[in-house]
Amino acid sequence: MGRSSCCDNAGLKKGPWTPEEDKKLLAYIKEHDHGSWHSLPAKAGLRRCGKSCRLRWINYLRPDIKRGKFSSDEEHTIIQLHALLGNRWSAIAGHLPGRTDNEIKNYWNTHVKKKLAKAGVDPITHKPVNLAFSLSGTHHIKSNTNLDHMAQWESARMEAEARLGRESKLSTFSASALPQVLMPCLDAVSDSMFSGYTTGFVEVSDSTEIASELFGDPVETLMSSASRVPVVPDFDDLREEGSIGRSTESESCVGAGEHMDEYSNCWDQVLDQTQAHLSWN
DNA sequence: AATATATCCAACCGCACAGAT
DNA sequence: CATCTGTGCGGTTGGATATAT
Repeated sequence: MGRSSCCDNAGLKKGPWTPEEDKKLLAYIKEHDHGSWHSLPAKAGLRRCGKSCRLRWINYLRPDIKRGKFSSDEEHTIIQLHALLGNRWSAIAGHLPGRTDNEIKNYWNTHVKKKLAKAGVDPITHKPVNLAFSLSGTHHIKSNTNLDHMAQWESARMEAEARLGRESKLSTFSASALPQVLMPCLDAVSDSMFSGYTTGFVEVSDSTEIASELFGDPVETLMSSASRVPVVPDFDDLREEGSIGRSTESESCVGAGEHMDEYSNCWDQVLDQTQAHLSWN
């Protein structure tokens, strides 16, 4: 289609935000919620494009943003989730409360990559560099297959979350909606997941074992981070904040309200099964 | 003290996708 | 079905700051 950048319009400001602009944006969102980002700048009296406002809010002004250095625990989580999900920064950020995808991406590129390289681990494949070269072709392929399975599984999980969110919006909180919507997704996920394990996944390659010893268990990380930070934010909190109805997939799930515990339990069960079928250590 | 180089990170850019028309 | 619009995501850039020479 080839449309021009939204910031190309004459008169729109680019570059660093001033404290005054921040104030205007904050004040507007506090009073009206952001609504349509496209129309927000005009309403808020900002000479910025909507995209720029959205980015500023998400990465800097949002009240729940955690500032400061990443803890070793967070770093550990990032490494494991990156092994699982690759460069899907928003998905990784979903498991780290108060951290933005941009922040995690920056941290990865400036710190973690170097650390891994220094430790002799390829930051892309998460395999020890020396072993990656010495392994036979068969092992190499199996290892990649392992990661592929994990990524596929996570994709399926996220799709299920998104689907649940969409369905629950339509279901007007019907008490029976959640299991009906969710379980077919889970069945599909479980089937594809465990069929994968019985073929290639159970035979964990040497390199994967070593990487696992170095950086822990990605599935465990997913589980523990999920327990620390519910994938679905607390319904009552969001209602009080007035943030219900925003557009992110996980937040859209809040429509199911009181069924979220049940929803989380379903995922916990799947994750438990996953854990039971894996022998990472 | 002056300059060069490295590092960090906020912000921009372009693309893809979903929903609306 | 095609097109348009708004949003979100990941990759990249460039200015500010820190460190080395």
